[in-house]
Amino acid sequence: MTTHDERAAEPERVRAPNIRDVAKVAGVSYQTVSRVLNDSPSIRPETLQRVRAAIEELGYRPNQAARALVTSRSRTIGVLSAQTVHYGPTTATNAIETAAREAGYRLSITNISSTEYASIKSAVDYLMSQSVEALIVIAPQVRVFEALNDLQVTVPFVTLEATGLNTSHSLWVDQVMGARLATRHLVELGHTEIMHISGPQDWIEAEARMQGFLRELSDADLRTRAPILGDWTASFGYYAGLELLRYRDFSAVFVGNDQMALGFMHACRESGLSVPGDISIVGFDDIPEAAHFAPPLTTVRQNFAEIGRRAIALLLGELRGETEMSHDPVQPELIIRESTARRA
Amino acid sequence: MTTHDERAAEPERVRAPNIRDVAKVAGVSYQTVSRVLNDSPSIRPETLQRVRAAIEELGYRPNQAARALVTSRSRTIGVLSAQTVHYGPTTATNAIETAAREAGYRLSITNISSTEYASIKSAVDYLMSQSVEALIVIAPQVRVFEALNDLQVTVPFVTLEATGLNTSHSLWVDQVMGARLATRHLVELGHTEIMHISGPQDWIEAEARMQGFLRELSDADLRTRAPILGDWTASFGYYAGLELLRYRDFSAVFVGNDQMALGFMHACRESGLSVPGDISIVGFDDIPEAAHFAPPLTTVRQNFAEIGRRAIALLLGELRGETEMSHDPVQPELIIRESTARRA
DNA sequence: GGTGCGGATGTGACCGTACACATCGCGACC
DNA sequence: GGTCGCGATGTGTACGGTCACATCCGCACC
Repeated sequence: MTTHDERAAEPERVRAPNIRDVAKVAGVSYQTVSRVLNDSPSIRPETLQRVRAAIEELGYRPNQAARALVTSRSRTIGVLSAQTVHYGPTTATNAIETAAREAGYRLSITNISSTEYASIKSAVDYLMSQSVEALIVIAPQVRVFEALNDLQVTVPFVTLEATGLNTSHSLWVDQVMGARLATRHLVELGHTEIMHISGPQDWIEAEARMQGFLRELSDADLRTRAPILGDWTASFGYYAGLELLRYRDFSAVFVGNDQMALGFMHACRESGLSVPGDISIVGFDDIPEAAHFAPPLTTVRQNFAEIGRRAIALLLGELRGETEMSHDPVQPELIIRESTARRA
Repeated sequence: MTTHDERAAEPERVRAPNIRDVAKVAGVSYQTVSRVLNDSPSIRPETLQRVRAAIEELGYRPNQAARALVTSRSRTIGVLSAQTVHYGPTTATNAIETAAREAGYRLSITNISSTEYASIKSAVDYLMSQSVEALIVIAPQVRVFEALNDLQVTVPFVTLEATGLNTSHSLWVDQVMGARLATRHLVELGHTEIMHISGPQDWIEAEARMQGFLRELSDADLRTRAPILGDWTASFGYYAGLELLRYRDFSAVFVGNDQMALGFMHACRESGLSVPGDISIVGFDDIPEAAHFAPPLTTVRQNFAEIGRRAIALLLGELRGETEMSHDPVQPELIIRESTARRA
């Protein structure tokens, strides 16, 4: 009782207007306002007008929490990401954000701090406690996928990488094909001794690229050699390069991503070797800077933005109960620049 | 009435357990469960135990929407970002996410699609409709700040860049100082004709770096020349370089970021010029790749992660009603590598 | 002119939680 | 030994929407 009186007497706490306030101003019931908010078809144009005016006048915004509570629809999509500044994930995330927002969804992004099971579980728990309606997994480590299988995620989800574990939920660039394109390019240039510097062993994409590399070599009846496992950084490419070039029993390298390729080129320079004169190099990703490396890098382009958009489209379809959409892999593209040449 | 019976009769719709379900299982009142959830001090250890067990048994998760509704605290911090893949914003965002999550806050990130007023307004509207408790603005364009001033944001906010408009809300790396360090380095190497390739005119950081550049030159009594306005991309650096090097009436360049510096180096190579033999180059940001450019780039390092962490600390302090924290700018650091040399 | 129907609008209940307040039991104190 | 105080717990209510259902009205129909 007193509560109401106090509020009327001293309106110090400026409560945000609610649906009933709007209704009062518009001279209709709150239900009518609700109908306006939800684009109900059966509203008299004049009433619609009045309600809209009242909303405008009061600066009313529907309270998302209240709406989520009653509908049990959070209109939120969770994104499980690795804490990286890699070009691919970042680009994909941007595309996801835009596509989600346009569809009236918001994103709840969380980064995993490590690939420990506990860390992944806590990230998924966190997202589930936000009652996300769907999940997008960008963190591309194998262990994340294993954890996901264990955790029995109850909402629709997609991963932006393919694994054997869960192909039905995967949306992916055909990494194997990309790696084969890169390798084939080197083979066609006459190289027979080809090294591969891969990403970390537990990264799905690293594994797929390695597979593509090995298969292509095998198809060409060339000697395969154990790939070097790197960490995606330019520094690793550099130090690995310094080491490998001491022997130089190869004339070409397929490097798992563009950053490591950059580091490798750096090592070539320091070792007094010319690219592509002495060593041909192919990267992967086609980051915007790759065209300006010394020399400009031959690499495999992935359309990350497309993947991001598809992820949202897929999930929204599933949320609407539509039939499965196609999961065709996105095709990568070989971009030939100046870091590769015919074997001397 | 029937509602309850129906639910008991056919439990087809698996309603998530709520606080009363937990209470029933634990044999306490729902309020006691609520106390457990909120770490109330006055709970008998044995009761606590029972409630915890019940929560575990049912797999209960508190409903954030209901909590937000009743407390009118969304525990969400809005992030207004530009749609970029730049190293700095990405790194800062990651740090923000981690710091926010550790403090029990989640993030709502939205990208602006352009710097048009309408676009910014709609982004802010979007975030406000999520009832964010605070706002972090990463989008570093001047127009964003102007829009922010107009929009009268009612929640605490910080910007990760400094402007004349709103220094009280700014948290920033001292860009002017960074630019002065870079320029001074070139001056000390004996260069007298120094170019500057800047970022887009409407970017705050571009403007600040330009100011630092001009002031330092002026302090050294050197001729200042009109900076070139770029777009941060390696490609721009490349084409601008090709153009500028046709005249080559300068011996050093201070480039507004590392990507453009990379492109500029590319142009030097193509023009048959040696770096640093003919041209000295200083970049800005110290992206991880900069150490592996050809040659390794002298640049100015910014601690983006630190900025991100500080942003959250600042906002949380403000939300708790603490007194203003210090807004000391973060100091940048000059990293000298091999792209700069004494003037020939 | 009564009936049926459908469009437009209003009423009650409920979603799951936290806050304010009430209650209960028990030891300490004078 | 009665009262006070406090720790532990329970009860009512509000938050701001949406859904199911009820109501009202005007019109076409036989």
